[in-house]
Amino acid sequence: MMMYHHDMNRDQLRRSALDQVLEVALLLNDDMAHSLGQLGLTPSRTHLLWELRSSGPTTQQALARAMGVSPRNVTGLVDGLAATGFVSRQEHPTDRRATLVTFTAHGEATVRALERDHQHLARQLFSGMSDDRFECFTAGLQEVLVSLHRAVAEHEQQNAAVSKTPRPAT
Amino acid sequence: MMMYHHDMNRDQLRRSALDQVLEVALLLNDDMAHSLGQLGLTPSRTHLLWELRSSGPTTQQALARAMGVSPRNVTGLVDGLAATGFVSRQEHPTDRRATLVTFTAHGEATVRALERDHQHLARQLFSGMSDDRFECFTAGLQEVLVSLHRAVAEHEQQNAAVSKTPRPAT
DNA sequence: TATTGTTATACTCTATAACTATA
DNA sequence: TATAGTTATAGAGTATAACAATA
Repeated sequence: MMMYHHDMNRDQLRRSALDQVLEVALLLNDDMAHSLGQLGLTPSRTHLLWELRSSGPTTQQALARAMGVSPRNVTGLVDGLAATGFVSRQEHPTDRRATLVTFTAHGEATVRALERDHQHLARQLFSGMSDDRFECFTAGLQEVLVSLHRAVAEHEQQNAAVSKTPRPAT
Repeated sequence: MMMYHHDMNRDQLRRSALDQVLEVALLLNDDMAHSLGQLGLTPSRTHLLWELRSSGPTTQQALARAMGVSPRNVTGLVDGLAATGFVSRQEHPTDRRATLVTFTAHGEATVRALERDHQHLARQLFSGMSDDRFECFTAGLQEVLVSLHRAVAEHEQQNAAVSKTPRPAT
């Protein structure tokens, strides 16, 4: 993989852009975790609530698939959310093995609060930006998203191919 | 807080921009966690290695402060990193209470691999972008970073003020 | 036989509080 | 008396495997 001299500066700029993206991700995570804490929620439990908001009452299996997480993990998350009054387990009308996870009134009110927080944060981040800048920023973001999806797909290919490579010092 | 009609569309655009940022953060997290796993590392342990790379051999107290994490937590992270051969505990030359966390040869080689991975990811994300787009994207990113820092600061103020507000349904 | 959810077990990350050894 | 690090304890998130009830 050849590299020309004038690419050195570009690489530096790219690394520092990646660092900025990572800093945004970190700050956003911390800030959201903090806001959620004030609602009595954690990021993972909120993820489940957010899925439930899209899907309506659902089985735990479906939640596990949608969240990309093990069924065992969903059991724990629902346990916590039920204990703190955000959701409840209902009988499935036709399958007696399954449970339907459903919002309580408090859960629904909380989801509306999450939506308000989301809107508020979006304004905090972007309302100071000029229209031109905002447009170009989101266009760049879209490109990054596409590249990222491609990078993830490549990694998954490598995984399948190199799954018997010796792991270092476990 | 009044809102004019034409602001509705802007708010939608802002929410969806925030969603894009959050998706980037999520994908980046997953992708990096996966790459780190192949090196025998976790994100938290890597954070410690990255601090150590900047600081050189350091006490656990200093690491705890730099990472914004409890000293107890650093004990566990160093335990794990030492057990897997990335760092070792050395006697502090003048303070017999303290230990100096230092890289092993394997740890140093791993940090160099991390640097290569970082560069590779930066290229994957940004090398397909036009110069104009890249410049404007990073400028927008910088603005977002400033807004985020301000938002976090505001939250921390509120915390100090409203620390005795009743928490909902713990 | 296959699926749904739980129990059993284990590991990582995180925190606070109590304790030991040293300053 | 204060600091550095550990042990004790606890809770969240994650996983796999075994198991019970049901399809």
